[in-house]
Amino acid sequence: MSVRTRFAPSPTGYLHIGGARTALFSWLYARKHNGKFVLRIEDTDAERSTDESTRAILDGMEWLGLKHDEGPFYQSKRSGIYKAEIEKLISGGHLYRCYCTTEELTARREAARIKGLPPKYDGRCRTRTDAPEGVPYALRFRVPEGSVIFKDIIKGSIKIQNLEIEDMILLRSDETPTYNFCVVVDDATMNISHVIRGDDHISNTAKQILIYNALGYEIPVFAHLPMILGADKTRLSKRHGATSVIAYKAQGFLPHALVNYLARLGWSHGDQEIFSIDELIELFSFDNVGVAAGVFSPEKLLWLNAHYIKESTDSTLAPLLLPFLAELGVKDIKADHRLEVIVSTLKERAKTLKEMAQSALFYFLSSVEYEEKPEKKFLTEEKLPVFTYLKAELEKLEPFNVESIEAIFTALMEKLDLKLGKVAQPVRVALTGGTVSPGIFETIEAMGKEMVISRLNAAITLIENR
RNA sequence: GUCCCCAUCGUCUAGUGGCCAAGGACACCGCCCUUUCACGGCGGCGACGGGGGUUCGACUCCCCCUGGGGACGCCA
Repeated sequence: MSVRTRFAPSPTGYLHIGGARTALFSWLYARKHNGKFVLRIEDTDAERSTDESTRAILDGMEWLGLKHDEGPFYQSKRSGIYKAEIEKLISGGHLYRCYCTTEELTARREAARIKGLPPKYDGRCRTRTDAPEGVPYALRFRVPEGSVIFKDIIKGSIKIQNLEIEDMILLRSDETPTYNFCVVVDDATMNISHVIRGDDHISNTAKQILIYNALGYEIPVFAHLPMILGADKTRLSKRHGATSVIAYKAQGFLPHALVNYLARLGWSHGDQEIFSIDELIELFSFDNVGVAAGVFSPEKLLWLNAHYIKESTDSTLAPLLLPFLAELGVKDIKADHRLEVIVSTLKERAKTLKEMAQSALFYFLSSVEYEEKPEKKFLTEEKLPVFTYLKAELEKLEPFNVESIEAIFTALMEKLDLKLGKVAQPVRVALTGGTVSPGIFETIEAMGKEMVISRLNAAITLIENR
């Protein structure tokens, strides 16, 4: 049997972390077994589904590199198929008309809950034989006696008594089909071999198996992934910070970092932490997927992101940094030949691209903005000789690189009998405005002769006019 | 409330009855490197929820308790 997996989000919001991991595992499994990965948009709820959400989900998937082989299929465009299957169920005697209104149902459910009774449908229309004219009705599934037992490749065998399952509505009174029914019809007709989803769907799986049976479909393999929780161990939600995949992109994360993180949240391969995409495909197996829910750790994601930034080449990083610089007001610098060198000075110390842009800002400002304390401490009259010497020497320096710059400093230190620490820090302040930057020689090289000279001049002028 | 799932360091996890006085990673704390900040290196802190079994032997198997999570819609 060929492997066919699917990711079936409902377009009622962005692609979130949990959905992304489900998509990732489904994608990995399909890739690993040379199967197909199908994307299906579950938009049967016309009220809540939006095109923007669909777009956002597609964008998120693309950014993560999770390409689908088939689709996207839209449930809203498959009503003909659902209709035919509903007819089959009707003739098989599996459905009955329910004339209860939403209001009545909600009220009864509440009442049951208060009394401590199971808040499920009481089945009052089950045996109804009349057919009132002009009264809207929904079609409910007649749950048979017995129990559902299914094997989950992650959790093992799961058994649920049919008594626990209510007669669910498959066709609304407006004649649109509902989720549990559509999923079954779609997974069956799309020949999905492995249904991979969050374990919050386990109770749905029992309902769906009943429908599979009623329709005579073959039952697929189920894999219910454990939930992803927030730091407080409750289901991950907005309260826990960013949950949208695209928000991570906006914060300067690399897709590979997020993929690697998500893969290791719930799955493992011995002690290995770093995985290339190809390794993930090669090594992925449900045998190594954990059964317990896991807490999402932004710190570890950050660590992985820093790792992948360090691993990236300057030329791949440079263009990725542009939008983050633009956000800080630095625009039209595509042609700045210094960009890659600048990236090389920063990538050892940035955890995100956003942070890197922030640290790179001083390279692009037309004039330095000194921080108050460093300015007072380091831009002093006593340091004037250092600045004037460097200005004179660097101005005529050729080639202008780390080695030649270091040589100038060595000579300066000898001449003035100063240690590097006494020289580097004042220069750093003069050039960057602050006390934190990459190595001073690297910084000077990356900044470029022109800007270095003008900033030394600015410092000299400032001191002399004080 | 009912049903389902789950339970190793703060967190992600390795561990599939003896290899475990429980290993790795993130975080945290030291030290080293060092022109600042980082990176890096070295070291430290730190866990099998409790109780019963089974067994020559349980982190590993079974049961109970406790604790957590999830599901109970004409949402998906």
